[in-house]
Amino acid sequence: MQKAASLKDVARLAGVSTATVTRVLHNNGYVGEETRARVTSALKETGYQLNVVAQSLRKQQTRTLGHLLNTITRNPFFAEVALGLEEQALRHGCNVFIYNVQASAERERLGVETFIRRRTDGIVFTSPVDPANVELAAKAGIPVVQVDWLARADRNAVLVDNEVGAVEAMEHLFALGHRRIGFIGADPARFRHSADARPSVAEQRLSAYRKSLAGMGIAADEALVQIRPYYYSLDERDAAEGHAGMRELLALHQRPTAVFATCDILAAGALQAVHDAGLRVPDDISVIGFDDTYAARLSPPLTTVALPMREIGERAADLVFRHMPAPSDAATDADIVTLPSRLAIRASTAAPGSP
Amino acid sequence: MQKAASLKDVARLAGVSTATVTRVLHNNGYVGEETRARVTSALKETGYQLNVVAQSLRKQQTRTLGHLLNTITRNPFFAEVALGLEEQALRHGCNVFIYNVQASAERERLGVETFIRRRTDGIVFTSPVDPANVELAAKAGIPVVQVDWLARADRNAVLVDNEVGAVEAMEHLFALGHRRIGFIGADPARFRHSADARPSVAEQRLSAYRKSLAGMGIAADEALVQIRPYYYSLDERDAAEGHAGMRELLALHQRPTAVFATCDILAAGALQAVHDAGLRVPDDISVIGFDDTYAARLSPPLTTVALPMREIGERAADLVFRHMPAPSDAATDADIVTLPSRLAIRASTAAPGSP
DNA sequence: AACCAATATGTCATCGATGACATATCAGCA
DNA sequence: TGCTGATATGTCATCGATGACATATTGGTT
Repeated sequence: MQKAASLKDVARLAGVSTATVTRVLHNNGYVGEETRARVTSALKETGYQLNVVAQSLRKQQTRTLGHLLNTITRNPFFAEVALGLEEQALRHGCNVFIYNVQASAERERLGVETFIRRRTDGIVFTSPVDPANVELAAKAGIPVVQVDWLARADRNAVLVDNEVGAVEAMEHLFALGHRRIGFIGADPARFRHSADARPSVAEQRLSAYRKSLAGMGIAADEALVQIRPYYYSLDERDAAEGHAGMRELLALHQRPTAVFATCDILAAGALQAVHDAGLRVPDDISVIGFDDTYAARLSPPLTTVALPMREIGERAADLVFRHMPAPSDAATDADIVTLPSRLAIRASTAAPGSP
Repeated sequence: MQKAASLKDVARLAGVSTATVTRVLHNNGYVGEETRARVTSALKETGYQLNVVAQSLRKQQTRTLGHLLNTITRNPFFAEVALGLEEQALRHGCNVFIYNVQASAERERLGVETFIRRRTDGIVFTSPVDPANVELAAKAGIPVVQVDWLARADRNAVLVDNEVGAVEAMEHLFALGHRRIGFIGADPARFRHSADARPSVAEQRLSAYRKSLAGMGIAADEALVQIRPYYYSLDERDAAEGHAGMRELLALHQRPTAVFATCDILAAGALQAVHDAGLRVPDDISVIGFDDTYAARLSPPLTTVALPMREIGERAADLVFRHMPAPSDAATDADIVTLPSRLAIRASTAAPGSP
């Protein structure tokens, strides 16, 4: 179609200046009754749509957020985060650029540079790959928010307390009467960014498992701890790891009565292993997962530590906006929001040795 | 941080005009050896990053795509499409605005208007809600591509041949020896946009089921057809529908030896129902799904009609770019790409009555 | 010597919206 | 009458990058 009408076109048609059209558009300043009518009808006639690009240039504000998404890890989790972020941004009149980073620090850097060039009003890192990229964005004066993990405490972040969530899961099992509890989780070392970095999600969940046992005065039994190589590729590979982990646990001369898996996919694989062994969940063994991705909601609905994924995205957007007007590079006033998880008790857990 | 450096700043620092800096930046036109060096170092010193907003205004091209995403329906499917679209757009130097529409025609319209105002170079509708919104975008002269469904044949689209996929699934079951085959699917009427609209995905799959049976000379038995109310809410509700559908089928005095479910979530619920009935898949009954979302890859890996989700997104991007330079409103040269599905044979299907 | 092409660099209008500022009209009031 | 403030509208520089165009300066060619 022909190029869109500009303010000037509308002004010409209405026989006024562009300033008057702007005033009508934004409903500010003085405009005469009759003039307003003429402009309004000219707007309608031309099908005028504001050119946001020009507006952004002039206002030095794009009403745009950049979302760097580490797609490889924890896909469905992050899709929900992205949705929450987008919805909340929309409520603030902003649109979101999405950029999938595929676990590559290099791609992440390219993404940051892209967003700097596009002058996004903020950048959200969902599961940042390399903290240096976060600094890069911050140095450009763009408000930055991290989701799911952060390296430095002086940066904005929306987190979940994995320790509390894991402890609650364990306490649920304790309350049911379980004392011999297995663990299936990812290798924490694989996701360690640097020696001095804060503990990874995998580390947090594992250490909460250990602390919970200790808190109950239960002796640690490393045979019950299945650390598996893969993590959140989310296809059959991961399920297979959960499966293999459970197989090992079931093969112990004294097998656990319950298993805590650190993500739903691992748990799903574990369920299958139980089934394959001719045993039943939760009658013979209880299984608890983490995240509450909808993988948890199929087949036998999984008891799991549910994370408020949508809300995480929303809070991330809020943080960006709170830091937008005066982008603080001042290392002091970082906002760190920690959202609670919620134990979703479903059909995969029960008291040990029940019918 | 201080505002970013502009071309003018760089030019001043290097002691040249802005035109020269542009030439160095884009490596075109003549620039002296020594001047180039001075400009290059000035660029480095200022940490200059091109202002894409200004560039877009000047070039009348934003290198931006808008992606309208019908999140409610078929979530994981569309997340993959979005990823493919984003990746391909990136290869063309474009970034993607994402806009979740939540099955609301009104929100979809707002999305289109947003993209028009942002002057995106193209718009992709993944599962359009209201064809009128597609027309709205097209009328604004923006290249439009539809994914997964289209109302008018004179528009660009990337589709999957659901009929062929469903027929292949049925033929797989026939080849295994099944003759009594149940169907669990969504209610086609729920997704009918208008009386004269092209058949919905649900309709296509159901009619392929019927045609396949007829082609084999098998009499239709409506007791075997379970039309369920929900579709792709993708949580336990949908799984529950698959579960209920399978329960009905198992309760028949002569139960089917195989069941074709029109999406993996329904199939997952169906699997659970088989399990709950004390039967085994595939020994007692075969189950086949559709889509190959990773729901299909858990528990007992599901035989399913796999859709090339990532590639669908990539082809959608390609279509946008093919139609970008001369946005054709001419109703004639629409590109409709139909991608093949692939039958992924896994553990949920076998010959009837096998051990 | 005159001229041409290649090389090198600067000037400036333009994309479209915005808002500070200037200008103009009019009613009400001292 | 002259002044003030409210109302109404126009002018224009600006945001930053771009590229058409103009202007120099070369080193060769006839």
